[in-house]
Amino acid sequence: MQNWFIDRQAAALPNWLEALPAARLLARAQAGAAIGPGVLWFRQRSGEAIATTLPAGQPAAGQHWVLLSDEPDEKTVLAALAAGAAGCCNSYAAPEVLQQVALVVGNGGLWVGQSLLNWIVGGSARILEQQRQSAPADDWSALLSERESEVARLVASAASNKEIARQLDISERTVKAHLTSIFDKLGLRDRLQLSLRINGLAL
Amino acid sequence: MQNWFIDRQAAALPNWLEALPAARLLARAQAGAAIGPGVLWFRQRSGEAIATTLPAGQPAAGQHWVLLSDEPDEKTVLAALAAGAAGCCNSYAAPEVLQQVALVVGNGGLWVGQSLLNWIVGGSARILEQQRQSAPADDWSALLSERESEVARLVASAASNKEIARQLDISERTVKAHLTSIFDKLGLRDRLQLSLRINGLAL
DNA sequence: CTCGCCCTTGTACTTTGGTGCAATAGCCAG
DNA sequence: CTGGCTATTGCACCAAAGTACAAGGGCGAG
Repeated sequence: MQNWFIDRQAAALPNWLEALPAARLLARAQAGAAIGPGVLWFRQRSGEAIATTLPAGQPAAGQHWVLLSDEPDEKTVLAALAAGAAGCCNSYAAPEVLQQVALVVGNGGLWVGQSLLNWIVGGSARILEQQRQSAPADDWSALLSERESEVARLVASAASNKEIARQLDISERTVKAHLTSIFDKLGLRDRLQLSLRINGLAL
Repeated sequence: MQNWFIDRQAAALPNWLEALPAARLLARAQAGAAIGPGVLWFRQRSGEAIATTLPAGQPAAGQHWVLLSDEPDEKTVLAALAAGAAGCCNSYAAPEVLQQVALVVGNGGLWVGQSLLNWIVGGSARILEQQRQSAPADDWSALLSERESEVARLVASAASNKEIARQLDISERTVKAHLTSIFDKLGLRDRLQLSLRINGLAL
């Protein structure tokens, strides 16, 4: 598996060469045509944008991209993945780490730091949770009558009793009656708690 | 790198043995004590939950978990990652694929399908977008003073004036003063609108 | 038919929310 | 130092929210 380091100025760090002595070094300008299959390591110096570091498009068949970032963080890694990279690690990582990354990525795997993994999984889990929560958001509507649900939805969007009354063409007193019933059924204190409940935000 | 297949009934599929002839096979009941470092492949049969397939907790040091799912989908893979697995692939994957997965995971990489990668990256991009959108949720905090922001946050979580006063150790009148100022600065009518604004729900 | 639930409304009352006016005090910049 | 912003509070007042008690009519299950 051939490795290619691609840097703005075709400069290699010592740990790179120690890890992968057979790798070739290219300046960003020369990259493009001459590169065959293998792992392409792109160095992102401080302050450089992903867009200038990584080529446009996606890796060619047989190619795998890795971002070598001087200052990696979650957003950088995600952007790199989105841009087609199969991983991201610190430019100054130990040679052993680089060798492992080369092995993993070269075989089609992903390499991301543990913290990012947690972040992704946590974030995705959060998305799933939100989806799960908005499903039993029918929780409340199941407990309420048709009319009560209408009132509840209006309250949740910050309508006043007067406005609700006008909109449903009933008296303000009736709106209050519905609300009292709603609070009772859902165990809530006031319209603000109701709003949070309806909008899927735990109390 | 030792490989272990762990199935409910200690049954192996032919492609597993072809890919990793040196692997050992265990029934789920026997798993636990006898397993050393290496890659642990857990087979998830149709209808089985992740929780029953994968052990509780996280992998021991030197161990890497892979979920072999009969019917993998995005949610399954995410759940597996959240449960400590380093990857997930189809139970019936070709032997070459399994070998690659073993290599990647055994070296600390992640193995997820391309579709899931897109999903994660897309989802995370969505998260970032949400954060960016709620960054102009700094919109409100930028306009408010420190104290006002505290009050706003408390209101947004459905606290009453009395509760806020107690919590911030100021008089209820002061809370009201802050609120009036907040409404004025943000162009809002009442605490319910404030709550929606703070919680990132458009009016 | 009776019981329970829903929808409706009225009067009256308490509580909470929100504003106006005013005052004291600290901090910081011009 | 003076003006502006922030934080604090009091008193008074009005408006909105919420509750208690009561009562009418409709509708479906037993």
